[in-house]
Amino acid sequence: MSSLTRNTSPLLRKLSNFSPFDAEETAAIEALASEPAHYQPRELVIGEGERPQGVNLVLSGFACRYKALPDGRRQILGYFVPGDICDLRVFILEEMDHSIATVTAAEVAVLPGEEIRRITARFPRITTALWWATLVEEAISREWILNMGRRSAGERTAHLFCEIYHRLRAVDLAHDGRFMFPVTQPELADALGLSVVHVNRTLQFLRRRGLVDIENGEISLPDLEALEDYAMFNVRHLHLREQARPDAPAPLETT
Amino acid sequence: MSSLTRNTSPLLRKLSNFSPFDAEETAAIEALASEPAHYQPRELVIGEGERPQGVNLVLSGFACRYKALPDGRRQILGYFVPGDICDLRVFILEEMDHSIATVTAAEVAVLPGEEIRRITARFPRITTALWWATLVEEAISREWILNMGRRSAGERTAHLFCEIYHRLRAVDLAHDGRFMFPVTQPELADALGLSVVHVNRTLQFLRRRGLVDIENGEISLPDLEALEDYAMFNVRHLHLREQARPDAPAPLETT
DNA sequence: CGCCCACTTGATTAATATCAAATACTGTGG
DNA sequence: CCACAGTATTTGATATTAATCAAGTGGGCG
Repeated sequence: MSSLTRNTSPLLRKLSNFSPFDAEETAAIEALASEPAHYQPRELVIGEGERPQGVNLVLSGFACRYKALPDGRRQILGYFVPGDICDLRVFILEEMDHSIATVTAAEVAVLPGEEIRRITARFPRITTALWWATLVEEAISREWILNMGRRSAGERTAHLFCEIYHRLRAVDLAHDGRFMFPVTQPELADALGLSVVHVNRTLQFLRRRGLVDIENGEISLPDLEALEDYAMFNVRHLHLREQARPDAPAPLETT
Repeated sequence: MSSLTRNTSPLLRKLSNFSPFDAEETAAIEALASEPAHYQPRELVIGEGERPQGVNLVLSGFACRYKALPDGRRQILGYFVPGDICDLRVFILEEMDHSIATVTAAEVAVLPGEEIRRITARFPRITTALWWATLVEEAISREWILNMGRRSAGERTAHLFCEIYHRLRAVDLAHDGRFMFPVTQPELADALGLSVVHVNRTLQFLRRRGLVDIENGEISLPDLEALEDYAMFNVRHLHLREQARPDAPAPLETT
């Protein structure tokens, strides 16, 4: 385990994109990340129909929500990156209407509802930041609907890479148009609502245009501006405040 | 049906699908619906980029969220029916990342953030019910992603009608497979991510199969079970508890 | 070695968009 | 009341996008 990434919890890094925190708040946020469970790649975290236990917080690695139709068609509904919380209030519902699974090896902390209640009762600023994170996730879902409904395969693929890049950058896991995101083409197909064959051809198209390069699980976006332009990507839907973030401050390595 | 339901606010009827309320809570919920603004069909309620002022509550008529791409393509992201709240916490964000507009003539109450804060501070059960409503809306968004990504034009169209039917039924605005929903085909196209021509043909296909009939803004679903089957619609994603329905189990406890 | 995947390519088919045009319907001004 | 303009609905023809089918390559791993 890299001690560097564990020093600051990705949740804290993420929420800092909304507001600054004092020492006590910082400690409270970091305390949430205790005792993570370790998952293998493609392991189920919680399945559709199950009763939600607590709130899942991704500390490292990638996970996703997905839903399957009775005939086997599958759709990924969104990705979780380190620092993401899977449904702050989900324990209100009696059962999950979709599944959550890891994409890569991942560490996921499960926060009991009680702990959420305790921290929100005590720290209004943290509460607001958690709501902000929820609102951003909803905004991302909406963007996915626009993606699937009105963007072409190429635009849609490009848009996904832009989204992941900016989200990872917000937790210091992407720099200079590059980030680790070891996703397979069959998975991309399920995320983009395309067939595997068409994903393959779309990636070739983007590569030929010099917009995207994928090597050993690392995605490079050599000309981010051109890519965002092509995808009609608008970073404002992520509602980052960019308060102190020229380009990547710290010395961090992923696990 | 009863004069009782006719008098109550659609918000109360909707939230009653989650939990029962005592007299004081009932009064508090109904008080929210004061002083609605009256909108014409297709009128903008709030536009992308604007700063949210308060929380919009739809009392009558239909509205929708939508988003447009720079080149003019448009996608409807979801519908609001009477009783729906447009973003409980939206005032946390500095600007809207999408627009909200009416579909039909509508009454919309604007609740200042302060009023939400007051009611949630005082009535925990109402607070939980409002969170529930938010979670259901997120679940609907996810279902839309699945819709656009993995359902065919026919299935997608059928699924939308099932969704609206069940949501309207939860506020007593649909009965016996019929409901008023005066939506045009160009609008349906923007909601379903299809071209107008294809929507037209898809509707003809559903009509020929005896699954859907549309007349003067009233939609009939003559064989709901067959339609749900065809659309692979699963009502559980709406998380209704059916507590006051004839053949339904008793309401569950709220924590 | 032998599988199981992921990745890739080519050929074909199916789904859906686009283009064009005719027919209704709705509200408005005269 | 009519004429008109602007939409909405419908149909046919064609083009484009993406899915499906089929097959081969290559890597990782028991």
